[in-house]
Amino acid sequence: MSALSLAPRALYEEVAELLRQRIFTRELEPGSWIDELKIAEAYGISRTPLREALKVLAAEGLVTMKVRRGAYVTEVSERDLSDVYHLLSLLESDAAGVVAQTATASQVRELQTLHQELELAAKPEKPDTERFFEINERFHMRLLEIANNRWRDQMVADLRKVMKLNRHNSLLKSGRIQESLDEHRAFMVALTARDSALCQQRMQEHFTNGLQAAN
Amino acid sequence: MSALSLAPRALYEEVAELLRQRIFTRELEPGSWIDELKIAEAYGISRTPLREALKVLAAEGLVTMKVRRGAYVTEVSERDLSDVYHLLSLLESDAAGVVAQTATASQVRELQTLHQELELAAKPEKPDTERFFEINERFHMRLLEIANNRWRDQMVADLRKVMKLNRHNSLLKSGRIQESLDEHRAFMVALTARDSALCQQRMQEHFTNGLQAAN
DNA sequence: ATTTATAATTATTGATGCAAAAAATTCCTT
DNA sequence: AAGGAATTTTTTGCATCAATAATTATAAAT
Repeated sequence: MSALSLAPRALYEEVAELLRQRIFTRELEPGSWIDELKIAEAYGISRTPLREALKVLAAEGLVTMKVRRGAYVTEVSERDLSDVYHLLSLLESDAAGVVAQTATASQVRELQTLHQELELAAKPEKPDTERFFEINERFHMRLLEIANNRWRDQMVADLRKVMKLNRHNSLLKSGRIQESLDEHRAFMVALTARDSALCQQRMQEHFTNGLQAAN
Repeated sequence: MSALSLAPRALYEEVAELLRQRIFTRELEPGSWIDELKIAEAYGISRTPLREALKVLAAEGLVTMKVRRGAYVTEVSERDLSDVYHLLSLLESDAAGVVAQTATASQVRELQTLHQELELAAKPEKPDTERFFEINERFHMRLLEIANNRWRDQMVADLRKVMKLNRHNSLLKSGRIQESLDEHRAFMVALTARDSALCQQRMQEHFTNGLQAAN
């Protein structure tokens, strides 16, 4: 993500991040019990920072605490997944609308540049799927940053973490690159025209199509 | 809140709730440092469950943890407040739209009953402001329940807690009861007609008006 | 007199230990 | 042999203790 952080994180934060990774890689399976003693021993730490890390993950929705029964990796049903996706769509579409209204000219240019890179990575003669995914991610991140609402950013980040609990987690299927690019183009047209409602609608469609492709 | 809970909560949960109350009553002021030692002593508990409670509150956004400097009550700027309100509006409006599409007939009747009580409490000859506030709260809660998305419920709950950090926190001003009631009526018309887009729009207006009244 | 460095005090962070509660296993009774 | 009760084991939850980092105050030097 970013370069070296000058602010050293607390141990419980480090542990939380390690656990997140193990959860996302399904090394810790959804529904399974998290053995505090075993993990503390494996990481060579005490249970105190580990328990604090688990509280953080519980707030993010990645683990579920049961009274007197410890922590379990959250199981997400198809229903949960659809609910979370609905909210992601809602939040990012709204962000798109906000950006159309409030972005500076240079911010719009930034998004246009990213879109150009997207076009390049998706060239039919030599498509670079890996790169397309990466730029696409950057585009959505940058859009949220420009929308400039830290509370929304936090919520989107948490919701994305929950999405990652699922095996079929990618918001973008590799078979859908051309369609996705088309939708991006349509969005950029609306953004260049500074049409907020249309931006919102186009982003909404982009998400809706993504969901249908996931089935 | 509720009567005795059959599921005994862990101490850190109890402490988190106590701290929430002290924060909402501004006994703990925004920006102020939270003295772990003092509070642990005052509550007659050790610092371990207290620190776990603080992690929970940090995840809710009520307190901010600074590395090696402990916990501070979150300061919300006017900007934050407006951002959070924007999201609450977005989420509840969307919920309203969902309800119009998915609610059962009996659920719609439930909301109609609540609305009738709202009309009663707002009778111009003898308005019961206290009761109006209470029913209004119940109405919005029930709407969210019917929309039936636990992830949204969690987000709305957290956002409302952040709103309560502010002095002028009420989402409903006492001078706006008649206007509020009118907006509720308009919403009920749209709901009865099962017009999802209109429901969404009406709820959005309801919130927008509420924000303008807050200035 | 002002600034810098060092020391001391204060507070957070992490580890260890203990008690209570729940789960599992074993033993006894029918 | 099967079911239930009691005991044992496992694990959470809370408290106490130790160590690390930061801030403040004091003293010395320029």
